[in-house]
Amino acid sequence: MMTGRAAGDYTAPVEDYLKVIYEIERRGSAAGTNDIAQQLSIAPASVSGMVRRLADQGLLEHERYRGVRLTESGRRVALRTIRRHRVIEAYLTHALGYAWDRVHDEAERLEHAASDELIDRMAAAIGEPATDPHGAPIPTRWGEIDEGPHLGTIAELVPGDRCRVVRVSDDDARRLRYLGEVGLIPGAEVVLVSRAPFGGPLALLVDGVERAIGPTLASHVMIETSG
Amino acid sequence: MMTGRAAGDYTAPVEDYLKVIYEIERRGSAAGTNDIAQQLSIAPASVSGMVRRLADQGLLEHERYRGVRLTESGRRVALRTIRRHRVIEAYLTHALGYAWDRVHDEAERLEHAASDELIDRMAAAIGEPATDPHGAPIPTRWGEIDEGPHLGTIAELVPGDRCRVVRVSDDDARRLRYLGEVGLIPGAEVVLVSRAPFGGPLALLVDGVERAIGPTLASHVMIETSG
DNA sequence: CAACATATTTAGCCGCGCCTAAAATATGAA
DNA sequence: TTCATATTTTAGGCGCGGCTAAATATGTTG
Repeated sequence: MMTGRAAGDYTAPVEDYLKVIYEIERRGSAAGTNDIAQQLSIAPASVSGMVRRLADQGLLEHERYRGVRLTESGRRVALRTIRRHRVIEAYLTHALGYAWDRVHDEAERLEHAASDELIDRMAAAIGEPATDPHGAPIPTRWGEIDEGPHLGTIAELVPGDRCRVVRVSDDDARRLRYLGEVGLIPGAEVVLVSRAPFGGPLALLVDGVERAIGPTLASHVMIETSG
Repeated sequence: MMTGRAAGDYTAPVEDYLKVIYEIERRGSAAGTNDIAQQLSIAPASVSGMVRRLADQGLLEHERYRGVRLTESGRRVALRTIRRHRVIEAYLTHALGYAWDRVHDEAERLEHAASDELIDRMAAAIGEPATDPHGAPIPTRWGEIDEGPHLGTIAELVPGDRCRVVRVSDDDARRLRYLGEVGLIPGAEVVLVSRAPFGGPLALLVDGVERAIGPTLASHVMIETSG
C-alpha cells in the first residue's frame, strides 16, 4: 500500500521550506525566521525547530539569530520542487484545460507526490515549455534555471513607455483572474498612457485596449521594455 | 503556501485504511486488525489506534476483538479514493504512455493529492473509461461502482474451457509485467489446453499463442467464461 | 473443562511539524 | 552607552501515525 512520497524524497513541509527559502534568497534578502514563517503562514517559533532539522540534514546553513542560507544540496531540492510545481502548472493549462488562476493550488499539492518520471513525461507531452503559465522559468531536470535579468514592473514605467509582459505574480488566484480579464498575461504588449497622482490609477493600452489599474496591481506585472 | 490535501479531505493514511478495509469487506471476510495491518505493511498494534480514530470520526464501526465495518460515510470516502486511484492509472497509460506495471505506485501517491476537478478532467480527457488498465471497475463521481458478478480465474478452468480475461491483480509490478509479456491482459481470449498434475504448469492458448504458466499466476487472472 | 495458540488491545515510546508563552539576543535611537 | 523594540530561540505541549513489549480476549483442542 505504501503511502510514501516520491522516491528519494523529502516530506512536503521540507520541500515547502526549501522552496520559500530559495525564493527569499533570490529576492536578495537573507532568509530570516520571520520571512519564512510569513511565507508559510506558520508561527515564527515553528520555523526555528524546522530550520534546525534542515541544517542537521545539510540542506541549509544556519547562523543563530542571523538567518539561513541554502546549501548546494538544499538548492537542488528546492529547484526540483519548483520544477515540479511549474511543469504541473503548465501541464494542467495546456493539456487539461485549466484556467491559469486555478493551477497553483493543484500544483502545490501534486508537486510533493509526483515522480520525476511523471514530471518529465508531462513536460515532454506539452513540448518542454520554458516557462509556466505565469511566465516563471521552469528549471531543467538537471536543476539549471534561467532566472534572466531582474525584471521591472508596470508600476515603474513612466508615461509613454512601451513594454511586453514577461511574468506575473502567481500567489493570489483572484488577482490572477483579474489580470487575465484585463489581458495582462505574458506576451501582452503594454503602453503606459498616463499615471494619476497620489497612488491613483495607471492608464494603459493592453494590446491596444484601454485599461486602468491600480499601482499595487501594476507592481505584480513584470515586464521587459520593448523599444 | 499551504501544503494540505485536496479540499475537504482526509489524511493519506486515513484514505489508505478505508481503501483496504473496503477491499477486504468486498472479498466477503470481515475486516480484522491483522488483515488490515498486513495489507498496509504495518504492525497490528498500530491498526488498533487508528481504528479507534476512524470510529470516532464515524467512518467505521468497531466491535472490540471482532473487527471492523465501514459506515456509509466510510464507504463513500473509500470509493472516492478508489476512483481517484483508477482514473489516475487509466490516465497515465492512455494519456502519458505509462506501462501498465508502472502506474500503480504513481497512483498510490497522487490519489491523495488530486482534487476532484483534476480527476474528472482526467477521466473526461480519456473518454470516461469504465475500468482501469488492469480491468478493475472505476467508481463514478457519485460513488457508484459496478463490481459485477464474482469472477473466476484461470486457475479454476478445466481443459477445453474457453474464456476472456476481464481483470488481473494489480498489486505486484513484476507479476503484471510478466502477464503483459505473455499477453494475459484484459480482453485476451484464453483456452486451457491442459493442466499438469501436482501443481504443475497450465498450458494455455492466449489469443492463439501457446503459453505455459504456473497455477499461482493463473489464480491472479480473472475471467468470464465465453461459450 | 483446561490449556494452549492466535488475534487483539493496551501501555509506553518516538519523530514530525505545528502551537503558545516566555526568555534571549540583536538593533537602532536617545 | 543604554534602553526600547523587534526578532529569534527555547521551553513545554499536542495530535498524528507509527513502533515494541506485555496484557487480554477468543476459540480450538485434547
